[in-house]
Amino acid sequence: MNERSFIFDLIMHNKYNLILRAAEKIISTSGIQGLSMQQVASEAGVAAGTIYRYFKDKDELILELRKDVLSQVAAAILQDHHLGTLEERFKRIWMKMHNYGKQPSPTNLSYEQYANLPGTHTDEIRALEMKLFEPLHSLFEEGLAQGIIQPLHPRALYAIAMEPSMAMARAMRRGLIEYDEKDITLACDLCWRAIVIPTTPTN
Amino acid sequence: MNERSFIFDLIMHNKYNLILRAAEKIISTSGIQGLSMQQVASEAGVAAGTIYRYFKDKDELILELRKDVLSQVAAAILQDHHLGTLEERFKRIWMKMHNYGKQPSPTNLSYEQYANLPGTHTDEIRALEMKLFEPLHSLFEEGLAQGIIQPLHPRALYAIAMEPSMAMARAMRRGLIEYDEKDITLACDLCWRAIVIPTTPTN
Amino acid sequence: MNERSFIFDLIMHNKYNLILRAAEKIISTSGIQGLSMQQVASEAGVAAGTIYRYFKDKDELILELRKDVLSQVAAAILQDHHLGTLEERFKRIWMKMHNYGKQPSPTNLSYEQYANLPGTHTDEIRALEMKLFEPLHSLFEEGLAQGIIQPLHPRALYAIAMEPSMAMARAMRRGLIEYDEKDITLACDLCWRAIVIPTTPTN
Amino acid sequence: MNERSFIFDLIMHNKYNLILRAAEKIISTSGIQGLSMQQVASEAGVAAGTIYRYFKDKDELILELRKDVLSQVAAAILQDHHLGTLEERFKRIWMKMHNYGKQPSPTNLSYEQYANLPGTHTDEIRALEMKLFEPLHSLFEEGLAQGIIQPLHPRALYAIAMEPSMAMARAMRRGLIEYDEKDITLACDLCWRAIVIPTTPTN
DNA sequence: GATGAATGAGACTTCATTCAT
DNA sequence: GATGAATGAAGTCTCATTCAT
Repeated sequence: MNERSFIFDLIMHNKYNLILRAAEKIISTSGIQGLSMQQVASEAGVAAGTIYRYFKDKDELILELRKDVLSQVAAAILQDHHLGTLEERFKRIWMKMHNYGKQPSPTNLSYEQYANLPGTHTDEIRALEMKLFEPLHSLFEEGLAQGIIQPLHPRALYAIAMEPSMAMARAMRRGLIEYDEKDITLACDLCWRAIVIPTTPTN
Repeated sequence: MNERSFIFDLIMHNKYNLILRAAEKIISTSGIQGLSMQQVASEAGVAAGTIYRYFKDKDELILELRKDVLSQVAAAILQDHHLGTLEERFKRIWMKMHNYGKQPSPTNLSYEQYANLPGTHTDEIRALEMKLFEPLHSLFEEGLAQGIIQPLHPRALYAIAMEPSMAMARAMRRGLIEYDEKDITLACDLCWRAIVIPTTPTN
Repeated sequence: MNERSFIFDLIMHNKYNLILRAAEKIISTSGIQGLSMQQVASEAGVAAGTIYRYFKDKDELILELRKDVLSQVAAAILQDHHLGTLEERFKRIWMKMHNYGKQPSPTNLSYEQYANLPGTHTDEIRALEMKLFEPLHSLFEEGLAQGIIQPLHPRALYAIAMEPSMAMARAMRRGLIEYDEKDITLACDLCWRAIVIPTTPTN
Repeated sequence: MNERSFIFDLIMHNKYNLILRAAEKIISTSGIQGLSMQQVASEAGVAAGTIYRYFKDKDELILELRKDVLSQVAAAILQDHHLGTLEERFKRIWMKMHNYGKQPSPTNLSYEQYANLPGTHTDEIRALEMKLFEPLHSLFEEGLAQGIIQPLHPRALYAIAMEPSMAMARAMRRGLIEYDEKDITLACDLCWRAIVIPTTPTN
């Protein structure tokens, strides 16, 4: 943190982030369709032309926001991901993902906008996703190596054990249902048990 | 009702459907943002003004398409939903959902566009969803009544046991992964066991 | 009135008039800008295409309506115009014009729409106006011939003595003011005296 | 405030006015129905989108133009309205109104378009009208207070004594008639005498 | 004659982007 | 670097008119 990077941060990066946060807020409110550059400008408190100093065009702004949001989500979910046993690590991530997904924060709301947009699953995004969620991937790999996890590709394991966390969070956020603490704990546990190879003979 | 009026009827009804199918195709290709009325018109082979004979405005077109697509998906997934034991019924739906979700058909691709759009979860859509997927709801309710399913709200059971089916299908469709028959069967079985109360005491 | 003209009237002319009355009503409500052919059709209870059997195009419909309305207004105002002395005749027309102009009837309201439209003061309209309001013209001519009316062109006399009648009616209709019987009578009398040459020497 | 910023200001303000003048010109030529935003833009020498920087939409443009035109007309008519006796003041206004109304200027021609449009007599316009033409109102009020004007509401006095001025101007402008100086002077005098209470007993 | 579905030109308006200041 | 006025292409929607039935 020398003086140059401090000023750089303050002046240059500040404006860059101001714009990103403004875009995020608008997307979370009006959806990606409702994002206009003038709106972003006024929300960010800069002139419309200024945006083009930091982003080539609207597509780039959206792409950069997407990467930014992805990083935030990953950081929030994977915080302390390495502490404890495999089960503890899994459940911590599951719960953090759930708690994060419940919030109607701009970041979270804008995150979901990208999910099913066509033509947005570029290699760049995929590579970033891969990198950011590597700890989750490792978690499954470790379990597989230890022979305690069902023999499936990590992506399948993710689908089976993690998607429910987000799906339930979404339903709560949208007011479709109210879960209490106990329900969530049970759901989390069921998800874990779903991918774990039973130690005692069952069925 | 002579044959002529029958054909007329078909053509008539076709125009409404022609427009719906054209919109569906465009959405599946360029996304909802990329949907312009001119495009729909030319894809459907009608004049722009003609669309407005069948739909009040763009919003109504999208709403009607959404309802139409939802109905198609429900019909495809819930076909023969009532045959067999609870487990057979569950697994049939799971597999149909998976197989449907894998296809890059316009209907399926446009279906996913709606999921996370803000301001589109109207009461009307929710009511229709409720009605269309009632068999799935019943399935869980029956299981709960028989005491063989984990004591959770059907929506949570859906999240835990069904969302993985779609998530895996999505990943395959997007070329992120290739599952073989065996993987899918295992995943399906794990999902079923995840929500079933084990009969013999385990861990 | 033979049977042919009766049927002709009933079938052919009825539809013609139906359309005219529908257009009149719409114009009186939404103004000339708000007149669409589909609206006229549905108000008249005929198909859009039918209008084109009776009128070449929209312009002709408006022109014919204008002529029709002009005739109605003239007929209403000039009823019994020939009875009584010059003063009685003048005052009767003045009062009828005033009373007619006060009404918010479709005919009256649509009449006023035409007044200041550019490009609508064609020779045809002028000739019709001339013909319809000829009795009013004659009234002034007679007065001039008798030497009891100020030596001005009838059109000037009309402007001075008759326009106030319409202007006051308009103001009442628009709710700008409420006149009582006495005010109107006085105004009518002042208008008459304005164009009459005083018999006794005044200032 | 150097000269440069002064010129800038002029140009700036000019753009708003440029658009207003362009709209005025088109309305005077093709009528309010013939007013398209594209036309206004090209007449004003700006891009279509530019209009929307100055006016929210077409309605606002028309409303602002209307207010602008009303102000111009009032200013032209009421210039020096306070000089001289009551009669001189009245006759000056009458003549100015007449002379103004005769001109086929864009302002004057567009002014008349508004008169009988439905739904355009909003409170805002009425209040402005009231304010702008207050001197005329005062003129009548003074006459009434002095007991030399017929006991009628100022609006009625306006209708009787002023409308003829405009009506005659309109007829001249439209080429319906040619008045000479003498006719106009007589008409003006007759209008004045029409609302004045005769000092010597007549008929 | 009558219908009304279909057409497509053209209206209004938005908005990504540029550029002179 | 920053501004924001200006641009103009492109979008949504209306409506006069036609024509097969």
